[in-house]
Amino acid sequence: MNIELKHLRTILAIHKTGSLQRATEMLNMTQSAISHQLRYIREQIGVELFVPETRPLKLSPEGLELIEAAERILSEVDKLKSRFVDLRSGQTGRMFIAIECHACFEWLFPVLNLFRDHHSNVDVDIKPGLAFKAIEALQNEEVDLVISADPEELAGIEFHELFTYEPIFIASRNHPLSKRPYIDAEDFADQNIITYPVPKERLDLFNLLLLPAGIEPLSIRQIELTSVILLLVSANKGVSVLPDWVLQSSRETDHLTQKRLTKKGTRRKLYAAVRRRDSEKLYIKTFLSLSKNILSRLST
Amino acid sequence: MNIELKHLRTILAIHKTGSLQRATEMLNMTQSAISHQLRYIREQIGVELFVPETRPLKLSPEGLELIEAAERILSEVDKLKSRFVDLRSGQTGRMFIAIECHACFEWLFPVLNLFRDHHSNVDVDIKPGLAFKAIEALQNEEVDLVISADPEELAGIEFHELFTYEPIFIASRNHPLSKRPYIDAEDFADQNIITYPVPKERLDLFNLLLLPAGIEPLSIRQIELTSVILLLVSANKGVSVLPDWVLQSSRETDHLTQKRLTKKGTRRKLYAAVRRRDSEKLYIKTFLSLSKNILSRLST
DNA sequence: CGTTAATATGAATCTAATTCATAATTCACA
DNA sequence: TGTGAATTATGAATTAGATTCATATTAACG
Repeated sequence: MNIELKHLRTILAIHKTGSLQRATEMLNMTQSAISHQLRYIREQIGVELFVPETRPLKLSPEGLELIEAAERILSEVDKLKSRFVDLRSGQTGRMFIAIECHACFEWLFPVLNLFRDHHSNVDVDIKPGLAFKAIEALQNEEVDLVISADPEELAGIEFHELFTYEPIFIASRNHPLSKRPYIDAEDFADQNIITYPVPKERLDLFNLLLLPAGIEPLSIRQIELTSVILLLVSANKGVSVLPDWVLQSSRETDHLTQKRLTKKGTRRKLYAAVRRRDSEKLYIKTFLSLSKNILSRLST
Repeated sequence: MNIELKHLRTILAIHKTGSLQRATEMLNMTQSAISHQLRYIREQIGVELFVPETRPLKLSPEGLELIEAAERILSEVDKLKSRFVDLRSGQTGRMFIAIECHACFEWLFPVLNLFRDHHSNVDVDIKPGLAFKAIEALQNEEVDLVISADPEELAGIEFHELFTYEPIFIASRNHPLSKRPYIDAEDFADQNIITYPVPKERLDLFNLLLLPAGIEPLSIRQIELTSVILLLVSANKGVSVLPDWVLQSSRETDHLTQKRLTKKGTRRKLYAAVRRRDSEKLYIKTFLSLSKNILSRLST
């Protein structure tokens, strides 16, 4: 027995209009086509659906059952369709985020709070634990957006620039280096450094300064929470380097000095990577635009 | 956007087998056909369903949603199909009964009680109030079975003989006619007759005797319930003619005499009319066979 | 009854699905 | 990182099946 949605629609149209003739308008087919289809359906299900030789057409009890089921099924299918229309247009969808940059939580949460106002029916989540394989996870569709500082050329992946920031050296007010106008790579050789718990290559300080200069600090201590890092630096347990926006938005910077790295200062850019296919989605665009503006919002 | 069940089945097969190649077995199509279909589906819904370039094929989040919906929809369709398989084979269905013969309740209820043991999922009902138009209602499918004593030749309708019965004259023990060996048409000329509330033509007494002989009784009193008729006859308020099975199965016949109509007695047959299309249905056959045997059950 | 409107049917046509043959990819394993 | 095996994609040819056209048949209504 082979039934297709097309057939359910035909039956429904015949029933609603009460005749094959009038059903032609609803279905945009000739009366003949409808008649042929009706015969086919009758053969398939092997049960008379309409009381024969009555006009206007009347449903048999079996036909009535079919209609009821058809309405249920078709409405389910319509729901499915409009769901996909929404998905396609970016009214709704999934936005799982991976962040390679640990400090980014500081601005990401505010962004997501704003985001939720625009797209409450987008399923947002932050996927931790795949910091290194983030871009791979993006290609796999395990994740839909990656915050990264290292854009690559990859098929099907687009990197969108979000904003530029400056990694800033921080130390306690009474730390020896607090007298300097700026900090250079060599200055770290005898320092205890406090950082996020990620590999060196993914820390701005090492990336920009220490690795190129071939300098190893005295020690490295890894701390998860930004506020704890600030606390330890204030207590002179070590020095650190954090993005400027962290320091701007934090209320725990009173006992700290902030210095540039190198005389001219250093710059880095943050990017959001998405699959090219997703980049036209409304909610992705919203996220990008909110992210680009978040720093000005944070500093006020 | 045009989606057919076929497409849902294809997607499901691809997902379940993990590759187009293996889906060929499930769908009995070539890999090429499946590939073409998959492309068509992608075009229709405009959303990537599988993560490209992965093997075994992995669903995208949107694909997962589609699969879930597809499973719901297809299982609904399967339910519908097996429902119709049942309907066709007569495992289930509707049996609305119209009775032209008023006394028939007496044997019909016991039949239906037995019937229910065999076919608990057949929707049984007795439709009153269309006594005269019963056969018409059968053609209209308002009703599925008619109990009738007057078979006709009608397209699409079959009359099945159930049993033969004898209309019997009853009167009070001390009624003058109780001395007679049998009763003739003329005997009714000065009698008060008690009958069911139906037109004369549909009463055995008139049909068989009085109308052919052109005899009018003194009066006719119409009573709904068989037991009330028996009561009134016992109380000598009039005489009546009832089918023999009514008298056999009744416990209220003590004060009555029973006489044949005419010397040789009269005979009538009862029929069950069904639409030819329905006559192969299991539950219809069960009903007919139970009805044919009900009289022997009642008399024991 | 005859007239009108609706449905059914058969053959012709046209559309779209499937297959065939083959190219392009991807995978696994050396 | 090639290389062969397996898988998927693609284009053209074929086939199946759906739709139309023309017309016969059947009901509906005065």
